[in-house]
Amino acid sequence: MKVSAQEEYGLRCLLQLAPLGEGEYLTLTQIAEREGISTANAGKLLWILNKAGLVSSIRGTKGGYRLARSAAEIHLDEIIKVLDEDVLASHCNSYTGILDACIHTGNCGIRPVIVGLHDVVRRAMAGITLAQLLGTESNVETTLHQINSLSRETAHRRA
Amino acid sequence: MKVSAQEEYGLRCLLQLAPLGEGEYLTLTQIAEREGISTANAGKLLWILNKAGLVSSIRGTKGGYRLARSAAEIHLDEIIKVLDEDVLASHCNSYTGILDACIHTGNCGIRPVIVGLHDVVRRAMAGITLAQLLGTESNVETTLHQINSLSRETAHRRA
DNA sequence: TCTAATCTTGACTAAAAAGTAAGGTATCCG
DNA sequence: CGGATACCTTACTTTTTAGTCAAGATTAGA
Repeated sequence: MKVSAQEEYGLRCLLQLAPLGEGEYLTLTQIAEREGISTANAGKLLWILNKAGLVSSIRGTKGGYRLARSAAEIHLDEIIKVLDEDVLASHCNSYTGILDACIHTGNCGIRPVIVGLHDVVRRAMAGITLAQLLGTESNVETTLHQINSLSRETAHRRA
Repeated sequence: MKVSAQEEYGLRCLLQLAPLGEGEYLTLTQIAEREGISTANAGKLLWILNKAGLVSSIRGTKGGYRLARSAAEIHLDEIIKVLDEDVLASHCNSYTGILDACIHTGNCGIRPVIVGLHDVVRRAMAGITLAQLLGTESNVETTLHQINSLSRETAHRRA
């Protein structure tokens, strides 16, 4: 399993916009430089995020990008879905409902694994917001604990 | 996030070998036909699994492949690691220790997310064996419940 | 209005993953 | 021994993903 480059850098761009105050904007150049990617590449990512309603933009001099909503209202699962097919996709997208494309339809040995993992990942991501990712460096342990707790709570609720 | 084709079909191949009895073998042709992939493709996957010690093979007439160990002793996390880089890889492999390749070293906003997700996925996979995936169709719910339970138990143990 | 700064968009190029082809090697069996 | 079967290995082709380029459109301010 792999986190795609688009998911990773899209998330990084959002993370740069998250701490901005009211009326503040970052330009493509600023965002790209901080992440070490080209402005062309950053532009493509931000356009995807813009189209999906996660960021808003202003053109022209003094223009730039900002979050379309509060960082506390943007959850990780939504971000990942916007930047890629789903929080967890497979070659044989059994769980999306597109069953026709799969020759194993009706007797697929790995379907339960993929459905299960998809659920675990989705629930973990749904419990994390952009705002929670803001701190620096030392919050690795905090976030990890948070993801694990979330996983536990949701499992309890289902039981 | 995506499950690669190699991971998916490699797992499917193992799942075919899992129910074989002592001294039984499946040939490349048999495996490939059941999965709807070419023998060349199946051969590549089985070679990877063989090299990693998950399956063993016999050449010549009456030859074929079988599991190198009992299906109950092969866990999902090991399978996925063999078929791909890790249970969860990212463009910026912060969690693998290869920190130099990342310009965000020391101040990486998304590192906690990736480390956390990596842990959630690894624990879920470590709790599933090939033997548990053997049944057909109707065990989707069983496996899903199993993954969730595992997630819960492990979280408790850590707390 | 003119100009510089900035986002927008589609087409192009490069890199990685997936899949294919072909010749090599080992084993069985007559 | 010799042919048939089946795995082993490397190199190649195709497809997908990632990244780049360049021309267009919009806004602020002089």
